[in-house]
Amino acid sequence: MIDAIRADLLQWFTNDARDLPWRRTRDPYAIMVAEVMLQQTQVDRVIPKYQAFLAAFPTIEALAAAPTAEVIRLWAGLGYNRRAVNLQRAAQAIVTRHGGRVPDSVAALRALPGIGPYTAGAIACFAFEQDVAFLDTNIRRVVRRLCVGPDHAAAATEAELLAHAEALIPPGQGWVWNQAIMELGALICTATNPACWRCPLRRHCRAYAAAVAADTALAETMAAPALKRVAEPRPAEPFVGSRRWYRGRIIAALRALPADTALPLSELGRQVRPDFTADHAEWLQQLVRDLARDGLLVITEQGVRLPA
DNA sequence: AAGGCGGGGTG
DNA sequence: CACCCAGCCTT
Repeated sequence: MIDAIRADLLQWFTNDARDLPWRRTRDPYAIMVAEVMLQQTQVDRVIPKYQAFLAAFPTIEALAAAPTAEVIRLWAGLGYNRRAVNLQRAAQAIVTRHGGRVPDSVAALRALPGIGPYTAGAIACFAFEQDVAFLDTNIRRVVRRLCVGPDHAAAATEAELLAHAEALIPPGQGWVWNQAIMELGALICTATNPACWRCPLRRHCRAYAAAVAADTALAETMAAPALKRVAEPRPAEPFVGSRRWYRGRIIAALRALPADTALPLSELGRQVRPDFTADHAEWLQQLVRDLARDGLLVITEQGVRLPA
């Protein structure tokens, strides 16, 4: 039973997997860069940034020693800029505390800044080929549908899903298995409109069986109920004009500056919002203070700039 | 347990 | 417009 699941998925992966750059290496540093970039960011957007980043910082020592401003510049377009700062801090911690070798234990990885449960497991598996289970949005969704049931009926805890994920791993093949199950979630078992008709695990899948039994449209049973939350939906804030949006604009303005050039706050204010007046000074100060606390900029006499 | 954190692509 | 995306950290 479980052997058939494993065989069917691995067969599919062999035939249909995408050729992604981080699947062609076991360099732990490169894997770490890829996995951090892939946090909440789609594969297609990461690929070019990953290549450029490794070209600029080919080794963990190079990243650790680089000006933080350069790291933040190379991060442009990826979003969640704190990841860039944390990635460099992780590299520095590895150089100073682990002799420049990316640790291979989940616990040691987990202690690094910006490395959470998913990323620690992914590095242990994809760089060091350990049979460790972890959940990302893809694996979580596939495991839930496969082992638990349709999205609307899935009252499974994180620990239960993790146990399922672990039980599925073919011993000695954790690397390819975790790649394969993530790939299935990305290409077939998608959040909305899963392509069950071409899913290699269709005949093993609880959610699929439930859909067939109910004789309903697959996409309807699988995904639609999950979208209609029982909870009251938060008032959707427009992204443009939000605090997050202005933070991004500030960092973008500083990225465009020549190295070691500081931007006076008044000038920064005019660049990030056309209607900037003295009344906005307090608001801008607060944003800048918070960005400084995140390590994304420094405040000087002359104004603000990216960290050296 | 909940919110904040970018930005771009898609239906 | 809404939702989604190889999550993590702080409160």
